[in-house]
Amino acid sequence: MRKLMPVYYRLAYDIKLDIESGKLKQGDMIPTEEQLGELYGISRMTVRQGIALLTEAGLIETVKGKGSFVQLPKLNQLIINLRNASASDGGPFRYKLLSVRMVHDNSNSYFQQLGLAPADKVILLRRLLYSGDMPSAIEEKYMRYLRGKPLLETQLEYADFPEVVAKHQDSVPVRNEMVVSVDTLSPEQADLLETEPHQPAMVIKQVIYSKDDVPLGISRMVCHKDRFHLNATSFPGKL
Amino acid sequence: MRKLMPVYYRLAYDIKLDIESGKLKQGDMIPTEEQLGELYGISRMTVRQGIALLTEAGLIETVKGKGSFVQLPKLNQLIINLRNASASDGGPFRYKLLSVRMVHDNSNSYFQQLGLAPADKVILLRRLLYSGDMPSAIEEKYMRYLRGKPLLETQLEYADFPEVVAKHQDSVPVRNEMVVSVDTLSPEQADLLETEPHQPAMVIKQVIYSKDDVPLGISRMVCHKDRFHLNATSFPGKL
DNA sequence: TAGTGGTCTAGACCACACT
DNA sequence: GTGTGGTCTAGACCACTAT
Repeated sequence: MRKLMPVYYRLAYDIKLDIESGKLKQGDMIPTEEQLGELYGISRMTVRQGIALLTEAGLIETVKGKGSFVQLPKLNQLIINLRNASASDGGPFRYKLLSVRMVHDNSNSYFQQLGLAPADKVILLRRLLYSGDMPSAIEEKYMRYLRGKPLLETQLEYADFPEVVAKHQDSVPVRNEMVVSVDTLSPEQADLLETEPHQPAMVIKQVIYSKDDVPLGISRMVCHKDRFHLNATSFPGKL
Repeated sequence: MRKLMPVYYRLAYDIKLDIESGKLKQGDMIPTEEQLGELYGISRMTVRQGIALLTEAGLIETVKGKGSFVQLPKLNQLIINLRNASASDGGPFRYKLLSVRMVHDNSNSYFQQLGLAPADKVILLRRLLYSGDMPSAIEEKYMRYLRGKPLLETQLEYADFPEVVAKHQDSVPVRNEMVVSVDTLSPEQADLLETEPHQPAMVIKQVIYSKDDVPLGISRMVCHKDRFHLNATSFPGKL
């Protein structure tokens, strides 16, 4: 192994290998910080830096007054990266802006979810996502309308949802909640996706909140069954 | 604010508030470690502990030789927690074991994905997930068969997929990859889910790997359109 | 050359868990 | 009480960035 690694990193890596090889099993206690310090000839603060890496990676759990214990990686926690959202062929998407318009229909369900007063207005932004020549998904974004916060064409066409919200809203977006479900295509949706009505479709809804839990924007994507899928993976860990 | 917090935590929290209130904007440099040390009357190592919290939370990015800079939370990275996989009514699932059997049909696509020799055997485990009185999803798990690693009834019925794999395989499972797609129900699947054939369904496929990238197990869930959805949220952060 | 973060030391005192 | 991890100090030297 390369000698350029800091000592604490090396320590963490060694223990990681012991866990992955099965030498250290789930629930086993790793040596105490003092013991590890002697073993590697380093001070306790440096040992703790290594321990921190393992804790971050989810490979150990430390309990005050008791010790640090091996836990297997949490394979039930998966990360979705929407930035490289995945066409079925793996390629990137092209975007086509369909429309940008103002809405003030307070019977609209998104209008209500954004918690707006009847006088308020909502911006509705619609895009089509292409993979190759075929349309893969319809994307609709709803945001509170703010005066003096123009939306640039380039943002409309290329930016992703959290970025558009960050640029257009005063409050800082701090949380995104997503729900994935399944539905069938309406005739209009099927038309846009160049397919038949009543086909199955994946529906991805996102709501972005400020620190005060005020919903700043809502996004809804309707995805063609054969041209879109979601990928997720468990934590990679930096060791 | 409570006085029980360690100083480094307080420091990180203060900066977090500045970011969320907009006082510190994306790209801004936060004070240097030395400055923060003087400001709080603490040593540099303690400052660095606070900085580490902010880095973990994804609120800042530190660059050697330059400084630490504010970045807004990555709202495109979402975490799915499959453990509390979500019935549409939000409630927990009950499980019903359908069958456990040995397969050695090497034309089976899962058999091939597990990278097995023709002589090898595969365990196929099928469960039904209920929310309330209605079946929500069909779950099929494929694993390499290992002699001398019995599967306990309780595991079969209650454990989730990564746990079953961890218990039954010799290698330590270290990675889980998931793909979510959409399909229609076969007549048999519709029968099990007590609904009509050709209905849309969400399909969740998981593959669990060892450290050598050997696939240890494959899981495929076919979920009823109205009785199942996936939830995900951006990183909560521990501040 | 000056300023910044990255690594590391050799201590200290505290809070918590066990017995 | 002993053993453990949690917090914190007051330094040191290094590597990288900028000017």
